[in-house]
Amino acid sequence: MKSEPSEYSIDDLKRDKCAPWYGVRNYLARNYMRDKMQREDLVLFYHSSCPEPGVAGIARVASESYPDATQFDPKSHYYDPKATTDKPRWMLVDVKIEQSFAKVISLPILRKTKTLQSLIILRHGNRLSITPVTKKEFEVIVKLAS
DNA sequence: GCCAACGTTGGC
DNA sequence: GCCAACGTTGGC
Repeated sequence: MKSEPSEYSIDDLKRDKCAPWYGVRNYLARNYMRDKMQREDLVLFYHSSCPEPGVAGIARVASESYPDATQFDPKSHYYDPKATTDKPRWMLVDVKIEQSFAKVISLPILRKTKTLQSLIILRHGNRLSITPVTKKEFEVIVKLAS
């Protein structure tokens, strides 16, 4: 799951322990949260649009999916006038902190690692903020962090 | 700030 | 349903 650290970083999650992953406004990314992610699933927390993009740590899915409250809030940057409480458009899950890496596994490191070439996030032009990772990819990244 | 690569919107 | 225009993302 990608986040801009200036918006919400792994240190913020460390402080909050658990937080709703609000603000996703892309249908594919939403569908992953709504249909694929399950409580206790492990998540790689990726810092994007920052001096050192890369995997910053591990989180864990901490809830079933439920409507993103910011879609109903006219004052929110993420307000969606077409969403109603009867027919919410945007769903999210809560995530809780698992582990903050001592050092960010940077994008160049990810690119250099042969066993990670299959990572969706490395594909040219990929902009999706939530993408699935295989067990193998996950383990390789965790190993890089140790 | 630039730009490639998408996703979304809206006219037809 | 097509497609051009526009907006957004995110690395550099």
